Amino acid sequence: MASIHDVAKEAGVSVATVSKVINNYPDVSDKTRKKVSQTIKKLKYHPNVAARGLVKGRSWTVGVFVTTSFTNPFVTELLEGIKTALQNSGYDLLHLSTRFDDPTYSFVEHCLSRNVDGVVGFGIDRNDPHLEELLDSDIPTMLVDSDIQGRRAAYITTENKTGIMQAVAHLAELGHSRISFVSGELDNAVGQLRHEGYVEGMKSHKLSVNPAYVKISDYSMEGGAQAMTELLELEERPTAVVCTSDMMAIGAINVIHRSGLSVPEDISVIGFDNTYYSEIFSPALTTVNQNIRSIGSHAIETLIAMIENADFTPSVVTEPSNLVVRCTTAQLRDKSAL
Amino acid sequence: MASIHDVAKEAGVSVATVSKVINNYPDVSDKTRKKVSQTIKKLKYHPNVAARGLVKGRSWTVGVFVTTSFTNPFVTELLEGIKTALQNSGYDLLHLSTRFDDPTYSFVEHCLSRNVDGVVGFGIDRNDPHLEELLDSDIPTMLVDSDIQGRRAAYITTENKTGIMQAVAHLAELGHSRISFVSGELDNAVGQLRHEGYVEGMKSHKLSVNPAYVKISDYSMEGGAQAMTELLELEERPTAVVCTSDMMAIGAINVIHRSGLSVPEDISVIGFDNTYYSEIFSPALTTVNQNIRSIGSHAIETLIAMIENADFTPSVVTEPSNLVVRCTTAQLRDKSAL
DNA sequence: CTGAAAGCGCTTACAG
DNA sequence: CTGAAAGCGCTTACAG
Repeated sequence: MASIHDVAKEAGVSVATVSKVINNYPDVSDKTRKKVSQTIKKLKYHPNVAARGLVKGRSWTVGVFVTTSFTNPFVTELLEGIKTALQNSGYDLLHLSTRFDDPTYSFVEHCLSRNVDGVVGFGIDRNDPHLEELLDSDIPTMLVDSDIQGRRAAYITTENKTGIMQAVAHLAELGHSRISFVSGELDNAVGQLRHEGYVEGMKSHKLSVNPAYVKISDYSMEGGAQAMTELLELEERPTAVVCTSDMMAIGAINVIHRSGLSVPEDISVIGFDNTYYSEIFSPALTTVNQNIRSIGSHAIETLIAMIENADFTPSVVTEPSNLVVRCTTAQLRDKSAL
Repeated sequence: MASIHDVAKEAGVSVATVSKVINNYPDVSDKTRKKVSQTIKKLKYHPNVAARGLVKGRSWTVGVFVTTSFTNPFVTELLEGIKTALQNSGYDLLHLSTRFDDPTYSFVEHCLSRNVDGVVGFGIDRNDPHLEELLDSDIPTMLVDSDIQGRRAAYITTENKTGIMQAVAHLAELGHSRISFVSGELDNAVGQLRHEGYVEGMKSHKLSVNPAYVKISDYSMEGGAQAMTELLELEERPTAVVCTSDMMAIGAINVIHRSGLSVPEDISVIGFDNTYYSEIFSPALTTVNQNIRSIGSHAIETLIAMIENADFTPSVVTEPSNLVVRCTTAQLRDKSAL
């Protein structure tokens, strides 16, 4: 690779001048600028980003730490949004590899030694010590779905509460009263808000919350299957289930089908996320849509704004959610049929 | 961030000595080594990778260029394999963002200015000018599914031909003779080999290839749906379809169902890839399994070997494939029923 | 408008 | 065993 020196020599100017034309400084004569530009083209010169970063203290890089599987559809959609926003931004996405062989491994130190300009995080437990360290580090950070803010950190999330309320309302309008809530952990903002949405939704339709109908599991298919298995063992099983992820809903539906019951005839099921799977799955899922790609894009846009303006303190952004009715919910059947 | 100078001053040694202990050089006395190590811990010092890279001419970074959507299940599984192999390797994955606003954008120049140590590529058209440039650049490159080699480039793929042959054999054994082949483009190695597998598979079962049964489309659900629509319009429609991706198979099945026919009763369908979708989809897909994650991991391992040994010329690796029989294939029905 | 020089945080011969 | 110095490829005051 040609270096700035090669260009300078070839063009008969100093490296300082070359640097100025690269960076579009105004104090260069048109003639020199033209000469240098031509030489750059001729030599196929491209600035070494690491060298530039070394002096500027930057890397034009955004760090991300994918702790879950890439096959997780939420992650996948989020990355797609991130990718889109990164396009033309001048930043590249650095996917930081964990080092499990090192017990002292620190995500933040990794970011620091890589000199990333910002970090986008998701799926991080709010008690994760890495998170606290990150917040302390003053590296600009955008969190997805974690209700945590810092001097240089903000977050973005979905209207979780109203999303679930819409789901409950839909079921109530279909005549259901024995509505179950199958959720991921409740010890974080997302879990809490969705649970609140469930409780309030039930209340506003004068429906009572049966504690046996609230099942906490994890967001996977297996989690949904496990919860559903337990629900089916109940004396009086629910006629409708609100799940907090599409994968959980799919897991639940599989269990229902395997038990000889059908969806939505016997039990209505609602998912959450509106990932690609929810449409492909058959029956197509009724689900709460969240604009995951927008969340990803917005997170990056905000992060870049934070990076480029040290005084910028972003406010929390909440993307709207809405219910998408497809084929897994139906009118409650005649009670005698139960 | 503390720099090497801070550590040197604090420990009362020269930066050269600090560098030596960081890099585990032997010519440092135990005493100094201990002293320096302690200071490093105390100051939470971590070497700046960009600075080190500048002098070493490396970046400990592998570049990747995701041109398709992250939601593509093949890509997703591949990245998961890549991620796994990168763990503990000391390399991070740099996801290069394209710059569509710049018509002169060059992937290779992007790699060069980022100084990536190697590139893993997939889904690249063999005629893509970027690819040629990449091969010329001498940046170590591992391609997935592109049968292209270079001084510093190799590829890894699946046993495509035998995979399809197994699929055809399975259908033939079920009594099918009107077997269709729905594929992505044939102008690349993968497409060609799969097509060969189809033709040979048919021949070895004494079945004739009906040109009207060969449909070329793209690997998406829409592609499969489009091809299937055309097949259903045929006077004598096929009784079985081999698709070259799971998504195509899903698209095809949806069309079959919508037309009032059923899978596998009326038409058997086989997919390719054995992605997560194929299990979740209902009916669960009979499909040709390829070890996508292994391919991803293997690609990285080979790439790192190439990076760290300039003389290493890897041979082509072909991962085995095998048919996974699930619910979308069945015995041919009585001919009179057609 | 142009360029010499210092410096970003490292590594590496080389001298001692 | 230790360290001074040059250099990796850039940018940025600063002087002219």
